Amino acid sequence: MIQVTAQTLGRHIGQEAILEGWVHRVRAMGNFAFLLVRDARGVVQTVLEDPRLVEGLNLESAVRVTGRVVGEPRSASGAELHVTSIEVLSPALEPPPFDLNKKVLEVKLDAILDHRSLSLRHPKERAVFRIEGELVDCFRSYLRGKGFIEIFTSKIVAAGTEGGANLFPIEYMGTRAYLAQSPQFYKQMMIGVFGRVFEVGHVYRAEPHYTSRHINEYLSLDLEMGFIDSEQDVMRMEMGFLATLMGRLQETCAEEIALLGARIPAPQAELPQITLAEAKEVLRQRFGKELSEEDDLDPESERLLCQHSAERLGSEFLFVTRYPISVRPMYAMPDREHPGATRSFDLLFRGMEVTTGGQRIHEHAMLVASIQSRGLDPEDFAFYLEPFKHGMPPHGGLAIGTERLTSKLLDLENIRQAALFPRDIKRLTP
RNA sequence: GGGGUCGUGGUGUAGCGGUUAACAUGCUAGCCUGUCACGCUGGAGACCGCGGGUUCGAUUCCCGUCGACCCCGCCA
Repeated sequence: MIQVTAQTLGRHIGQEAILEGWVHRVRAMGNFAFLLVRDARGVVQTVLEDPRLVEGLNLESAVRVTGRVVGEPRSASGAELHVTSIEVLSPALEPPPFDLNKKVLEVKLDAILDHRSLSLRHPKERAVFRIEGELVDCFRSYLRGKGFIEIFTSKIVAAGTEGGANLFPIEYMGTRAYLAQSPQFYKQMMIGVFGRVFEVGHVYRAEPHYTSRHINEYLSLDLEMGFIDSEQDVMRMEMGFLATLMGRLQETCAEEIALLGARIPAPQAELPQITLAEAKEVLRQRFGKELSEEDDLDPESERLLCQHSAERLGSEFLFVTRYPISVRPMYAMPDREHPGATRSFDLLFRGMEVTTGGQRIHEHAMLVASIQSRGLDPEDFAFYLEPFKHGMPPHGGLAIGTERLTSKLLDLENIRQAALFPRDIKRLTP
């Protein structure tokens, strides 16, 4: 007796098989019945000659079904399981709060999130996370292939990386600590050890956002690389990753992509880039939108620039570079050739900022001066500054917002749909 | 933090100053031998978010409150 899944069923025609999963739907036809069993990745149609086998069988019960795999042209998948016995491993005690076996889960986001463990059973809901998992796995494998070491830094920290009040304070052994808003300092410090590092981990922002693109805990894909010539090296690394990712998703997640109707961009070796000043010129000339010199891009501008990029520059991605010192954190490397600017960039995708990165300051004296220029005390950053006195190479890095990238890739309306159990201003459970 | 829209059976919606509060789906009883959004005939299920006000009468109008979603500020 072999074990089959929705994926492997068609390869076992003529064999006796076991199928395990959940009761997705029952269609009783009179003298026989169809039982649709959903497993980890698909739905299998099984046929029961004796409809009494499904009596008392509730939707979502966990079952083990035994039978013979039969090639069947009348079945949409070409193969089905002719059942001889059904074992209920764990019965559903009550109906699910919404219809999990409809093509689309027509439920408000709030109810979807309130019953997250059940809404995720819907094929379209869970497809998001298979793709997101693949995305993260690709990030890891791509960077390992480029000589990066995966690190795991503490999420309990003594102070923030960028000052500010957007930190979650926590009680720590009688003193005050915070949840990390970024692994920034640690990944930079590890440049002096490994040269190239990356981290996949949650970060925490205590900002009281109330938008469709912010959550207070998100998965940050961070990388930091040493011995670079400029921020362009970091951008090239991201381009390489994204090109690899797009190709790989098409290979490994074709079913999920089709199910969601997602448009995955074609892999591109090179992505367009414009400076912030050029971006503002585009907004002015093409869209009649005026932004002052010190303004950062607002959400509408990000959408317009992405429209511009898709229509005129041949990509749904767009790097925006050369942000002014005033809007970047103290560790951002000033651009000597363009006074007042930093060697930094954002990556926009389908109207949203999905990455921030840049070259960092690696000279101790410059870093101390930068800290002081922000009214901060270098003494408070002693642990961070130490390696900078001991041969810190030129380096840079970036951070990708996983849920943002996923939600844009899949055209999700709200970032929460790309978070398994999202944490926002109001939601702490489930 | 500011602005907007919205709270009606489990879910998703309709509706109206006086209704047996409607429809779909789900649940349930029964019928049906190839469905794949199966179909058909019945049944149960809603004090219309909560509090107050206007009114002979409020689910409907007004105020407050709580909650949700969207936009903005800021960010990934």
